[in-house]
Amino acid sequence: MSIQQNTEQCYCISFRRAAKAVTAYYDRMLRGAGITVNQYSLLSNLYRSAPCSVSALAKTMKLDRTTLVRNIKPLVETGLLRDLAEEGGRDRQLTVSAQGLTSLEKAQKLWKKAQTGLKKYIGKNDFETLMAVIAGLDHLEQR
Amino acid sequence: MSIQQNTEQCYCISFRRAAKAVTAYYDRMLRGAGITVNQYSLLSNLYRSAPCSVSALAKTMKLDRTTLVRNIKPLVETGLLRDLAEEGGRDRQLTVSAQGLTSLEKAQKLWKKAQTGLKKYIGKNDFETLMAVIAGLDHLEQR
DNA sequence: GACATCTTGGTGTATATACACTAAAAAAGG
DNA sequence: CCTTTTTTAGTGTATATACACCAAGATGTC
Repeated sequence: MSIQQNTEQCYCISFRRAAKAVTAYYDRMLRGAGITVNQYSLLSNLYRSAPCSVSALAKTMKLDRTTLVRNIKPLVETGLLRDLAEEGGRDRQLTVSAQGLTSLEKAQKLWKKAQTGLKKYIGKNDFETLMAVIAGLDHLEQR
Repeated sequence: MSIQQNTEQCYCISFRRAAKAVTAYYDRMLRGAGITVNQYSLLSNLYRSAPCSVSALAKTMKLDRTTLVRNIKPLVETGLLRDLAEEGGRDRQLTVSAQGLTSLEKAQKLWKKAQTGLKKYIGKNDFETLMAVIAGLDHLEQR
């Protein structure tokens, strides 16, 4: 029976809301390319290391392997990704398709505008502080 | 055919990763209370405004109403929440149950440690900058 | 070469999130 | 009082995320 009512904001929820807001902003900026920022991230990461297995891409993107399995599925279905692996083999050899490349090109242009826009919105000084701090949060788990 | 390889990091993905890391940190800190930080947020928000409809709570928490419908479900099933509304009525009257209150108490103690810990980890100066900036991102959508 | 272990991919389940849509109750307008 | 509009709740579907677990191919050890 000792719940305090007047507590400060939950910083974790603030972070989640911020990520949500930034994601919505990027998704809106990328709308013309027909892909979301998450899909853009997947495509551009894959482009850099294709042909590539799911596991390898997961390491690159710091995501769980099974998360990627699900995220890749719609991209294969819509033809933006392809798997070059032979039948019967185990490792997949994922690559960006020609169609995927077209989307990626469009998206990259819009993405750059989003990057610049966000930086400008936040302001150069704060932005640098911000990015340095959130990069450091990767190691929060080890504490 | 003009994809640039050496682009900077995607700030949006950085935000998402940060939110993920902070969430994992809070969830770990709250483990002793048996609820996640998301559930803690729901419970404490509800506690402040109970009895309360789903729609009202959604406004408070700045979440989609249908998101809350799903998030509430397991909490009702495990008995942390209850619905005081009469049969046949439309508005729900959600409240934290006695069991929920126990969890909430435990969680609040641990949550405070998490809040302090995060602030300390980031450092007071940067922390204040950070929080001011991410609070301002709410209005990014309108740009 | 046979067996044990590691790697890789995938599914089941769970949480978190939101849009489109439906159902039904409540409020407003006449 | 009846009709229209608004409010409220919920489901279907979709993306994003990850843990537990399974299946099967690859590798290593003896």
